[in-house]
Amino acid sequence: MTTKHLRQFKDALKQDSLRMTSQRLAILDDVLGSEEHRECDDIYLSLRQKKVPVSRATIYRTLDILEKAGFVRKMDIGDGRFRYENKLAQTHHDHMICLKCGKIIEFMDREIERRQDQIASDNGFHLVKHSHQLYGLCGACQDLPAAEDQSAPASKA
Amino acid sequence: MTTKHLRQFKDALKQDSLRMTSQRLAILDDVLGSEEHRECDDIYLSLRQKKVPVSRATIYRTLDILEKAGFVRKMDIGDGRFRYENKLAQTHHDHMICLKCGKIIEFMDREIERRQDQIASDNGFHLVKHSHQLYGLCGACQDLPAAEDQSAPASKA
DNA sequence: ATATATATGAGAATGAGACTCAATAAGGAT
DNA sequence: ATCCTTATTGAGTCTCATTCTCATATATAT
Ligand SMILES: [Mn+2]
Ligand SMILES: [Mn+2]
Ligand SMILES: [Zn+2]
Ligand SMILES: [Zn+2]
Repeated sequence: MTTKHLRQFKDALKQDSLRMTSQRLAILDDVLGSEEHRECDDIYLSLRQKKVPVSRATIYRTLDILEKAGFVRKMDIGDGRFRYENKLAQTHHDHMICLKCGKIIEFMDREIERRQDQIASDNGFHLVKHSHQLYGLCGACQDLPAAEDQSAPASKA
Repeated sequence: MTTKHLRQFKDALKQDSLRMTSQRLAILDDVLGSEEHRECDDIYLSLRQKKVPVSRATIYRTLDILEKAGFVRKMDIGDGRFRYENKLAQTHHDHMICLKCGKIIEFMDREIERRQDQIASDNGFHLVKHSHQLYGLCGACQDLPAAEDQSAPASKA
């Protein structure tokens, strides 16, 4: 985590009369140190391993703050648990998810983005965000005859 | 509900050694009689009003059957409750949802659909389905100064 | 250092949806 | 029409991610 990001976080907190705490700092640091799509418990376990005393409630609360401040992106891949990803490390993209092994491939298509804006505009909507996921079977999982899963599959649409 | 749809349902049931019951028939009829995006409880209340004795468990179970048989589409608009829509009445489309009043506008863009296929293909994925929602403020809700909600807003991405 | 508002965490609450299992009902066979 | 096997139903229980409660702890302004 850079000094710039720290300053940015402190400013965001002050903006809302929120206080800097060791937990919030540790959560920000942990989140910025990963490029994965992690759920609350991934972050919780990572912090505990680092001997950071923190509760799930605080992680959820802090992730909300980080989302509002633009540090993380909260995403619903349809399996009932939210995933959070470092938003500073990457530009905007959407996700393609393997229904069998959970593998995630990121994609970005300027034309799709453009058309989303157009559709909103055509309908008088002020677009705030979008959620776009492609679900299927990755190359590896297509080959397996009728084999076992490796990870948490996404089951909902 | 047409005789054709009834036949289609009976066939689908027989295919899986499932039986026709008054509840299943009532649920199919109710679902085919609406073009809205309804959650389990909407259907539950609609059926109770018609004096159909049915439980939520049966509605969930039957909607799963109807989804597999292609009668309904199950969709996750990100607020924690699934919506179900009559799939026979419409061709494929995706949804734009007002974050304030819950209004849903349907859209379909051939180019977006085409590009989704291309992205999957480029990455060796066998595409099974996609989930694509645009979130924002509808025209009416943009005008309201800072007013009250009307319906259940979608809060998650 | 004090005052005061905010933050934390343990545990309880929430809520959609899935599951259990005893009682009920379909429907093929006769 | 009746039997018999197997599927279905529903009341209630359970799950599990996330949110809430509230007493205690801590950050920050002065
Ligand atoms: Mn990503
Ligand atoms: Mn629709
Ligand atoms: Zn896979
Ligand atoms: Zn609206």
